Amino acid sequence: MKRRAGRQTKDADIIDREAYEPAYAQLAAILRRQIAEGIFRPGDQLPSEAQLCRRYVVSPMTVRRTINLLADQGVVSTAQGRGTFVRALELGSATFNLHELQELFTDTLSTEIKLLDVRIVSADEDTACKLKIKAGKPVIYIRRLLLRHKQPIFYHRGYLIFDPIRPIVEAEMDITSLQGLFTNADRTILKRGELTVRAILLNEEEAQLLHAPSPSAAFSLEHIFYDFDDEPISAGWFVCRSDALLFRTTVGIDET
Amino acid sequence: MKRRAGRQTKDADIIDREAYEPAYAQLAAILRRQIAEGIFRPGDQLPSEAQLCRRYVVSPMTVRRTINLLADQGVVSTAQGRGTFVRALELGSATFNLHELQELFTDTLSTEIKLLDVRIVSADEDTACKLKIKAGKPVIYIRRLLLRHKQPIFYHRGYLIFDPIRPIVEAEMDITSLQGLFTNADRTILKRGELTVRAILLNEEEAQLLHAPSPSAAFSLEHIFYDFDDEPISAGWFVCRSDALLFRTTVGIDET
DNA sequence: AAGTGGTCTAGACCACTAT
DNA sequence: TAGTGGTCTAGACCACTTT
Repeated sequence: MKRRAGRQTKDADIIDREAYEPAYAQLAAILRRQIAEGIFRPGDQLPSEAQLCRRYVVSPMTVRRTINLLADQGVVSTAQGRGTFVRALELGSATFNLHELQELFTDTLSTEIKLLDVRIVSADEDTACKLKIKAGKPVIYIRRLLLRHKQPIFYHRGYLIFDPIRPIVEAEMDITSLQGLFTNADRTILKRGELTVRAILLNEEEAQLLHAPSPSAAFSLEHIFYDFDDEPISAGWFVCRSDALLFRTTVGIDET
Repeated sequence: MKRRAGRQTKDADIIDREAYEPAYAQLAAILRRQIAEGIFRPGDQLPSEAQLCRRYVVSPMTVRRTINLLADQGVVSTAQGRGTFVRALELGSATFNLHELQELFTDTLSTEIKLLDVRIVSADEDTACKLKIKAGKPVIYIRRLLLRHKQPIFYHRGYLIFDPIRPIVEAEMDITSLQGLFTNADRTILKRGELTVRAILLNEEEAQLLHAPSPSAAFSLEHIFYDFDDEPISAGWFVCRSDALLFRTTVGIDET
């Protein structure tokens, strides 16, 4: 409201204290834009923190927070005693996430999960190793298919520790358990998981289940989950049609 | 040195002001460990910031920074007016990066790049669209092969804007340009890039170049790079043998 | 010695949520 | 109203780099 005041420099380069957006975020946006516009180029040194304090009339802590933010985002890098510098675009710092995959599960209207198989089997070498048990010991074997708009997207094959004391089969069998992995249901059991993404060829069984031609490529998302005693609880694979999943990201200064 | 003092609680739960590690990081490590040990479980509320200040004898700003750190890492979530809570493991928040891929390029001893082809061609529909030019216009077409220990790993196919004024062919042709994309050489030209990872089937040509059986699966890393005027500069694909690249990450509380 | 980033304090005020 | 997280200040001190 009472905007439109102060020094007659570029208006956008002033921090609005009445704004909803906090000062450190506004300053970060200003510096980002200046970098995006080429005012500061990769390798250039940014104004020192003291200068930024004076220029934008904020305290050192606020500037510090802005710089930390930009450094976290990979936009700048700092060197104690030397200064803060604009980083060049770096492919290696690109990151991908599984949020799109998560959306598959949260959209319960168009998504359904078909249970193909649950039974107790003897652990083979591979699973025994992953679950830290002896080969041949009983484990729970689950096979599930995830459909979206009646079309198969995902095939999930998993092995669970067989614990007669606390059978988690019921809990793991239905949709909820899969959804729970992606949303934050109150599963207080799992502490951490190890994930591995590979590009694989579908085998005959998988191709048939996913209604995919053979041969065809797919993503394999292998997972091992551990409880709070660091004991493995489950291990398995999500196999996803390659036309149903891709990973997208941007790297560098993204002002879009 | 002069450690070993103060209140006789658990020694590890005291912040060491002489330590190299800053206070906010020490406090973060303490809380992480308590969560990992199950003292605080997913869904539990952490002590309030004021309580943490008193308990660990640090200022509010320091506690704040610790909580921000843990929130960034996905360990806790905060709700203004309610409190700070331990987050349950969530698959969707998992992130993968390309650092392993970057290492392929930085290790110049065992890595070499073979130039297969450079020539000027007419842009097809797809590339013209990506490079925002008219179809049929001349573009530079480059094909390269990356070898590690004499074994083919990567196949790179790329299209570059043809600019008679500033021919970047020489710069883009050799190893350096590829390395530069992954390390931070001083390429002040590129502002941002869009990346897409897919699982694909190798075609005959690719399989042959990569010494891979046919059919076989592979990762395709599509990229489009833009300059500081937001004009596309290059577009292309890295095609990588599936046995030479995988993405690994952990999710949840990782205390290893 | 001067300038830089990095950490930390001891308060203040605000916005939000619960009771 | 009391308690919570969220922001911000105006300094202080330290470690490091450059000149």
